[in-house]
Amino acid sequence: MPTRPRASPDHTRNRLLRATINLVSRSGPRAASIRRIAREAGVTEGAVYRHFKSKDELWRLAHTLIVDEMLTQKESIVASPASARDKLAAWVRATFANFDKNPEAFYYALLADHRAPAILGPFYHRQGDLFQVLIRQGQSTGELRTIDPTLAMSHFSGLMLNVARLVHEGTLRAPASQYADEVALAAWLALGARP
Amino acid sequence: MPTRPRASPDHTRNRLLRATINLVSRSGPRAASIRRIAREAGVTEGAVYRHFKSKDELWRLAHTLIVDEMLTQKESIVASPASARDKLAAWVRATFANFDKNPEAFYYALLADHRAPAILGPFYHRQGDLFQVLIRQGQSTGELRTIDPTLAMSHFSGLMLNVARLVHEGTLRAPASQYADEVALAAWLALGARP
Amino acid sequence: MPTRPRASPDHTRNRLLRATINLVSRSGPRAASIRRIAREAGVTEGAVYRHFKSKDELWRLAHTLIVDEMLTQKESIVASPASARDKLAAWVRATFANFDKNPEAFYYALLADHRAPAILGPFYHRQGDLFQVLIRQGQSTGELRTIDPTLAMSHFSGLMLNVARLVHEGTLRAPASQYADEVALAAWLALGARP
Amino acid sequence: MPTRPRASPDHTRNRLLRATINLVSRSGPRAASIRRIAREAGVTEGAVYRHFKSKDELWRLAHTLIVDEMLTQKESIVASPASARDKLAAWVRATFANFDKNPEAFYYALLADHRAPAILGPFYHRQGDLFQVLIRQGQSTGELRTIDPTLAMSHFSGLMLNVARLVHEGTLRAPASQYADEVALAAWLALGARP
DNA sequence: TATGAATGAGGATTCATTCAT
DNA sequence: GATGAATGAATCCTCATTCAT
Repeated sequence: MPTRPRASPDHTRNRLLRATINLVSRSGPRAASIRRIAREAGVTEGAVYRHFKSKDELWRLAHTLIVDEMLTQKESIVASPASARDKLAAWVRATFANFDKNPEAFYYALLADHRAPAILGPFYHRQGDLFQVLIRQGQSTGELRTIDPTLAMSHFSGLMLNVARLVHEGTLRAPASQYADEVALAAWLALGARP
Repeated sequence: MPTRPRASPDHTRNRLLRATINLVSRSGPRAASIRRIAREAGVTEGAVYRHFKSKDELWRLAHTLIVDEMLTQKESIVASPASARDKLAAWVRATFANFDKNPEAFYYALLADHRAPAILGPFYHRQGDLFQVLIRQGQSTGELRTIDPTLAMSHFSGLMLNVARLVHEGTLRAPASQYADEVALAAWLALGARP
Repeated sequence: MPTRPRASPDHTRNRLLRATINLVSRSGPRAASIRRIAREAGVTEGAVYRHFKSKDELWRLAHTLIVDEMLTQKESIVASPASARDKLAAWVRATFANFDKNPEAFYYALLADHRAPAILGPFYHRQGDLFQVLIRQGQSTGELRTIDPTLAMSHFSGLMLNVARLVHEGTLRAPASQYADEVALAAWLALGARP
Repeated sequence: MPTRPRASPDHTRNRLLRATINLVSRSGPRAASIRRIAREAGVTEGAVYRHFKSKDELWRLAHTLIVDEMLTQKESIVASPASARDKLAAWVRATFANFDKNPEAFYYALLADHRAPAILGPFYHRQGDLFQVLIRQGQSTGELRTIDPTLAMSHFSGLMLNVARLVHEGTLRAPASQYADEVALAAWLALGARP
């Protein structure tokens, strides 16, 4: 009852991360047991623990993986010299492009209910913080109306994530990008300073 | 010595429904096992199956219970002769009042990920349909801007539910009602026709 | 995949306790897995947890069960008006009688290495405390020599338990009771006051 | 990049033996998995099997290692021209010195329950046999009382090992050597011929 | 009606061992 | 010689559901 080196070094590792993301996204967190994750990745359960200390760590790393990439894009948007309105629009477009490129990963990172394995919101809050920077920029230049930045963040992410959720569950047709302009407009209307 | 008539007719039934809602909301779906639900309701496991065919049915009926009540309020708002802006505001106030009255139930019905026992849809869509009536009313009187009603519904529920979510998870302070005016304003800005 | 009420109320419970004791005694703690214990008791693994919260609790209760009975005997010996020498002899006889009546239980309670499930020494120490009472009695009447009571306890239990151990492992022939007089003599020689 | 000659010839081998002894003694047999043993020795799991055929062999050899050393000392005691009483005392002193020098090894070799990887016997009996020689010597010179040599061995090792056990578990304070005189006295009283 | 013991499948995790590199 | 990924069985424990009492 031994072995079988199957592939390249972190090939297995990546397959496990992907399998986790796909299963959670497709069938919900309950369905993403170690057994199923391993099966989907083409390894045995025991092998999972060669690469990850625990199920929680596996989930957490899957989350971090996705999220780090997304944040980099957002950071460059916030740092750019564009107007607040253009930044909001760029943020929405980047978000929906992400969704369309890999709806599973997006769902996993931003929409799934992660209370069970307690991944919490390392990203959620990092993204929230970053968005608040954008809000304050816009407020200081008079482009955005006066509003509690946390609420502004809630409005903005509510508008975006709800569209993503409805696309994911099939109520809205994919791709999400087709709604980017409309969502950007709604965000601008909701947050922009009135003339 | 088995048997022991415990209380009034569907008293037990109601306790089970409430216990389900509370457990799911407080500790997540994983924690809401039959054993724990029964314990919280002060009943034995076997008794659950006297009142509900299965765990799925129990969850489904808990969901319906909450949702029916919420919908009745909304129906009377839509049917009223008020302006579209006032109807939006009334809807937001009613929603947040519901949340504050019983955050557990609200979370259970609208925010929890119910894919495991496959509930969702029913209400979400019933409420969605109802809201679209409101949108079409406003659009036909020229009060609301031209926009796909499904997207309008997404915007509106995204703005409301995201605040509720942040209150539930502790990022925003309770009660949710304190944010009703701001959310109503944002919704009006996002959906109202421009002058 | 349901049920099968098998027997009387705590019939199963007792079978599980006995199975635990027997397996530990016969094959060592490693061999006494929940699976094997359940199999030996004629139930499924899950059923164990209807009666015991955990493996540790099962082990602990098995331990307590055996030990409580033994202690009662010892208490009456210590309380009796006999001479110290006679009390020592009675203690040895009672101990070996216990061993012979149920070597498995005796081994389980007093000889097995319980560090794994951390049952520790509730009894060990209670028995030790009790024996120290006996020692002090004998010292105060001048029957026993002056010696640290903890060491005296060590000597006494070392003499008794080692014989039990050797009988259990087959180096000495059963029954242990045949060695009671010799062990009592050795204990008296080791602990009695010199003339 | 595999391979990497790590150190001197049986350096690794010794480190593995020591790691086994330490882990078993410190944290019990359950904690001494191949993974942990290898880690503690600074080697990988696979390497263990380059030096030992199996875990059982590793344990067995660790046992033998300790025991051989101890026996040599005892042999010279038995062969010496001293009185029986002095030999008993020397034996006790040597035993406790061993314990104090390396309680882990002592525990591993003499107190741990080794039924799992089935070691025991070898030394226990070799030491037992040797002690019986001492007993018979003493009986033939009339220094020791008439008693079944196996029982005498039981008494003697019971007195010594129980003290070691209590020191190891913390009931008696270390070092064990401080109790050597008392234990030697008790052994002499229990086994010596009466005047 | 209500009880709770029993089931069997499944949950996450650890283990000793092998073998391609 | 050494590495560490992979295996498959075993670990303890929880779950939804049933049914004799």
